[in-house]
Amino acid sequence: MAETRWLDEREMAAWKGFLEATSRVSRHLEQQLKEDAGLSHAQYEILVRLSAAPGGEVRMTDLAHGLFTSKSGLTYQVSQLEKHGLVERRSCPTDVRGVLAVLTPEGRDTLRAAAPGHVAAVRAALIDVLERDELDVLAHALGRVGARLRPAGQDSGMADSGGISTSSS
Amino acid sequence: MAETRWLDEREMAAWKGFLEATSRVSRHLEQQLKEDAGLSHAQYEILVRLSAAPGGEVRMTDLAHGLFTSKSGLTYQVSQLEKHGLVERRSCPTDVRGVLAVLTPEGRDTLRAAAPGHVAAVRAALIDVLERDELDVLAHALGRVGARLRPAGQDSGMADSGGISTSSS
DNA sequence: GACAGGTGGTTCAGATTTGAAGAACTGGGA
DNA sequence: TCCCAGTTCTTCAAATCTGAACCACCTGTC
Repeated sequence: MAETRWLDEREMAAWKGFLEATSRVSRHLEQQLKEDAGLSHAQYEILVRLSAAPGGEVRMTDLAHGLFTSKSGLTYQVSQLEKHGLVERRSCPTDVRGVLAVLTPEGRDTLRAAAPGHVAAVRAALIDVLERDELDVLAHALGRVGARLRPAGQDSGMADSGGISTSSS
Repeated sequence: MAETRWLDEREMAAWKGFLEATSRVSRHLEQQLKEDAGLSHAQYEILVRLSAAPGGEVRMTDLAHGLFTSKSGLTYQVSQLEKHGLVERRSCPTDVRGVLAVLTPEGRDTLRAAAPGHVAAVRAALIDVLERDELDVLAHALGRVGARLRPAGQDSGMADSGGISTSSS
């Protein structure tokens, strides 16, 4: 094994900054969503993906890609959403095994209600804290970082999940 | 309530990049540590903090600051470490309520053994993917982001946790 | 058509996390 | 001294997450 290349001061600063920002932002948004909308971040993301899809329906598998939980985790979260009436399960017409998650009207309403507060929180926690050029560097650099760790042959899943949380509705 | 300021394209790219990089890196490192050293990232961080402290001992409370888990989470993780003989609990001499977590020799060995692989993984996943200037921008920008969400009157807890994982031993 | 191998989702047990509640104690003022 | 508010840490139940095991099903091949 080669000699270990330890982190120098600047590298360490970047790593620690990343670690701290990461956990604080995630915890902060998790709480904001829970308080304001009764949703976990994972659930919010599911709703966003569904709302962006034509018909408001997406195969479980497609949902799992790009959504950063395990398959069983997704099953669990969708069940929770179903229990609250925000999503329905429907069997896939082209593949009997398949299951479609379908956004209900209540789900769409919930998302519509939650989105403004969430976007505001994202701005306050991250976006509006950054300068314009920092924002771009961050987007490029972290984009590369994320892409490299992406399972082979998998689309970003982030490419166009725009929907309610992105552009003006 | 003011009109919602939705995210424009560049802002959205930054946010999504952040989200994806965040979860992929964290998941990746979690697995690397688990496989190579049988530690969770949280446990690794605890060991690092202890190894950097004089005497290898730190109050639970001090450990909790800067470590991004709840108090009960810390109790749980320290119990796990104790069960594996990497850490001992000792009561604090200056405050009967207090508990000191103390690094055992086995704990120090475990950390020493785990550190090179972990640093290599951090490099491969994040640090070596970034250009020099991106690294600095990221450190400054995310440093600011993390600091803003820091509970009032709390030191970074990241300031000097150097120890084994930082500089050349 | 029948088979082998891969896919899609769920279920399960076990690990982890969280906030709330509790038990024990400190510290400073009346 | 006594009391009260605040601190420290643990315990508890409930929620969540994970990987492995599992069943049902699709698909390409012979």
